[in-house]
Amino acid sequence: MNIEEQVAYLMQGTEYGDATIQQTMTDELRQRLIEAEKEGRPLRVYCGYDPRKPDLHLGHTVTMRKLRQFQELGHEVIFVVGTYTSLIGDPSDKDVLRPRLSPEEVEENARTYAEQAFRILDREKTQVRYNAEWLAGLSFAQLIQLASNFTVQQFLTRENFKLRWERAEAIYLHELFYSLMQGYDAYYLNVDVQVGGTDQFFNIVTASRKLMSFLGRKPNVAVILSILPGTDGVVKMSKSLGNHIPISTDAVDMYGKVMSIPDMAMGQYARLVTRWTPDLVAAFEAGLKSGEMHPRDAKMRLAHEIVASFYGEEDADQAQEAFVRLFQQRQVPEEMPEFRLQPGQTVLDLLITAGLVASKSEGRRLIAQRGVRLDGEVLEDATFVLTRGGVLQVGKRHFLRLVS
RNA sequence: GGACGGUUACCCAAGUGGCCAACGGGGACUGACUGUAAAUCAGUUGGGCGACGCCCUUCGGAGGUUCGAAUCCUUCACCGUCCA
Repeated sequence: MNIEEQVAYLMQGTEYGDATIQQTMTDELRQRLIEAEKEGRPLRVYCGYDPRKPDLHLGHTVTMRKLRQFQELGHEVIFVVGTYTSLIGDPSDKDVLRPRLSPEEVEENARTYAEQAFRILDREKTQVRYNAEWLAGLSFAQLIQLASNFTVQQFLTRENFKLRWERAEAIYLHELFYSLMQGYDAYYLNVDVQVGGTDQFFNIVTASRKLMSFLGRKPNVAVILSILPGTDGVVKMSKSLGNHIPISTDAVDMYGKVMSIPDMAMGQYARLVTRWTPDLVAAFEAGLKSGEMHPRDAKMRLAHEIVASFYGEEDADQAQEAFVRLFQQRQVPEEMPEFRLQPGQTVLDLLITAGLVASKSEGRRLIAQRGVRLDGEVLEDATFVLTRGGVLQVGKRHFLRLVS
């Protein structure tokens, strides 16, 4: 790729909410790439992660995908685990009282976190650093010095603080320091580029850049990525909202979950969680817009690509076949878990013991809603005692092969 | 230290003595339809049952008032705003 193509590739999926900043950052990135090439050195790129949440979903991988792109272009990636910040506590989770993590727990979480991240990142080309390494040693005097670069007004004009201020909601003092710490990370690591989601806009664009300039460094280029919507297509993907696609699931499930996003969200997914280059993404979106490509086929391509990026081509092919078989041809899947029938067991008991429902009430509801079938036949009676084997279907996508 | 306000089901959020297992929205689930687990429409969303009705447990914790409380009182915990 030439420089221009690289710039387009690396800026893909970014969102600054302001055309001027977008332009500035694009220009700065181009400038850096040119410099780096001249000096024959790679760019230093970093993104920080909070090691609290142990299982990742697609939304978490957006920044990792971006880091991966930098790696592909030969740049140096630093994966920073926020060990220090997590010891202090995450201010955004203030409604939930979380136990403080011990250093051992943090280290354990950090390890599993990084392990999952390597499903996207190139292990060989990734430096993992823990920010306690440099933040723990800062003195109070240094902190005051850093803080003296900022005014309260700067923080209060930041949108989320502003909103909270107007609503008379709490704004904690230490939340303000969060930005400073992050800025110090960037300074200490001497990075050229910092990657983050739009929620990190202030931390990266305002705080880090200002702090770096103050400390005599060239401010880092901010690569700010859009937030990935969840399977509902609107709200950001999050486990607690139940609209997430975990990366620890299997290929078939991941494929299906991607297929369940609304058509509207396809563009975002294409830009944020695929390995596609800008021209591929552009072609994809153009095809959709013109109606040349069937939305269903487009989504299938998308799902295939996303699954392939985690599980490889072969598994993606299989997941796709399973999907077509089940939803387009309305046939039962080839593979399904087996379950041995117990004598005298009713459908309801079966659902419970097989773990398909959490309670009997839930099972009854499902049956009343005509959501349980045996060999294609709707079971209407919860107390029906099963005597023969067959294929039990629960809802649209849960199957069980019953053997007696 | 003081004054005032808050704590409701997965999330947000109503409800200020009975009609509340608790409005509404989001999410999730089921069905119909389809172009896919899209869109749209309809239904479900504490648990239990010999079940279109009944029982049990829920509205921060613990007590209390009352025939009866998520709703009133006391107290504890946590959170917030303001004044010192």
